[in-house]
Amino acid sequence: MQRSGHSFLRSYFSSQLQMDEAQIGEVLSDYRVKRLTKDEFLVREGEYCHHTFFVEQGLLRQFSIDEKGKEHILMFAPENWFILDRESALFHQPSAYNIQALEDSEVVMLDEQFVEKMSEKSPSFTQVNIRLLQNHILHLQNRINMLLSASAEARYLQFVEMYPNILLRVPQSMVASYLGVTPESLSRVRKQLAGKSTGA
Amino acid sequence: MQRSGHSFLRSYFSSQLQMDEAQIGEVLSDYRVKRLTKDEFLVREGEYCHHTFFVEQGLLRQFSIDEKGKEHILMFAPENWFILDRESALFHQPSAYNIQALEDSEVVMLDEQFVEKMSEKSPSFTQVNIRLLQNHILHLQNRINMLLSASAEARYLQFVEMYPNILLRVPQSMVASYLGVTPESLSRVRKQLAGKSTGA
DNA sequence: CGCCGAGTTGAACTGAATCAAGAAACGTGG
DNA sequence: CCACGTTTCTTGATTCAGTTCAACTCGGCG
Repeated sequence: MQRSGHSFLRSYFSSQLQMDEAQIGEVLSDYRVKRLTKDEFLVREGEYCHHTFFVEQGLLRQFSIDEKGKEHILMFAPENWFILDRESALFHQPSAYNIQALEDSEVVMLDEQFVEKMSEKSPSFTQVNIRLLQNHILHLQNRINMLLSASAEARYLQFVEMYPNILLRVPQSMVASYLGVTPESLSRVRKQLAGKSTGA
Repeated sequence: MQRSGHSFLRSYFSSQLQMDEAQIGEVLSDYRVKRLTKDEFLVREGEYCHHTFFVEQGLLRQFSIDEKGKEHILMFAPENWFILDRESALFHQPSAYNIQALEDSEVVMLDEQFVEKMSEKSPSFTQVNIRLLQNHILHLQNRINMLLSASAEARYLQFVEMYPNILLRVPQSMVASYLGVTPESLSRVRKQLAGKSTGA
C-alpha cells in the first residue's frame, strides 16, 4: 500500500469528467493503492468488504464456488475496470463471491464516501456513474442471453471477439469457467474451430 | 392512453422519496398511461424506443429470438417494475429484444427527460435511482451464477422461491424459457419434484 | 533431467434437447 | 351447460452436446 500512484484512475476521471488535476488529486489523495501478488485474494466468500476497487494494473477475477467445489467466473477485471462485491459493499451483506488477482496487480481502494466526495467536486460525476451502471447492466443482460441461447462454440467465439486481450492473459480453463463449460469441452471446441479455419 | 391514473407510480415514489403528492403530480402530469391488451408488443427487435415503462397493472416480458426462432426470456415485469430496452432508450441503438404484454396491462410511458425532472424536484431521487440500478445488477449477477452452476431442477426451485406469484401468472413454457430449458424438460423436472415431496 | 501444472485426447456416460403423440385445460359459442 | 377447437402440458423414444474420468503430451523450470 502506498500513497503515490493511481495514475490510471486519474486519467480515467479526467477524460470522463470536467475536473482538473487538482480537483481529482484532492479526492484521490485520501486513497491508497494496494499491491497484490498473483493468486492473492481481495475478498473471500462470506466476508464483508466495503471497498470498491479500481484496477490500475493487472487482472482480477470474481468467482463463486458451487456445492461440488467448482469455480464459476462472473467477471474478469483488467486495467481501468472497477470491481467490487456488491452484496457486501452496497448492501452490507456477507459476500457471495470471491475476488482474486490473476496477475500481480495494483488496485485503488475506494470507500463508501468516494461517490459522495466525487459528486461534490464534479457535477457530472453522477451521470458518468449512472452511465457506467447502465453499461454494466447491458453487458450482463447480453451475457444472460448468450447463456440462454448459445452453444459452447458460439459463446467462445463471442468471447474471443469481445475480450481478445483477456484471452491471452488467463489460462484456458478460466475462459471455460467464464463460459460455463468444462476445460475439456473448451479444448475440443477450439480443436474443431482450428480445423474449420484451416479449412481444406 | 389516458391522463389520469398512474396511481402505483405515485405511491411508489412517495414511499421511496421525500416528495409530497403535489410535487409528484407536477412531474407525472406530463405522462400518459398506455393500455395494452394481452400479447401486444411494446417494443420489437430492431426498433427504436426511447421510453422507459413503469408497470401499473399487468405483466410484461422482455425476450430475444435466436437464429432457430426460439424465444429466450430475459425478464418478467409485473406491477411496480420498470421495464425498458436499454440499447434503445439509453444508447440510441436499435433494440436487440422484444417487450410484450403477457396480460392486459397498463404502463406509464416515461421519456428521457423524466430522470432530470425528478432529480430537480427531489434531491434523493438520484440515490434511489442508483440503488435501483445496483439492485438490478445484483439480480442479474445472481442469475448468471445460476446459469453457470445450477441444474434445471435447482434453477426451477430458485424461481419458485423467488417469484411465486409470477409462476402462477405465466404459462409454464415461459418459465422454462426464462430458466433456459425446454418446456418438456421443465415438465419432467416438476414431475420428479412432485414425486419427491409426496415421498411415500 | 525429471517433475509439475496446463492442456489434450479418448471412451463411457448423462442431463437435457428433440421429435412425435397424446392428454388436460381453457375459452367460446351454440 | 355441454361440445368444440385451440393451446398448454405431459409422456415416451431417441439423439446429442457437453460432462466425467482417466490417461497421456507438452512446455517450462528447479
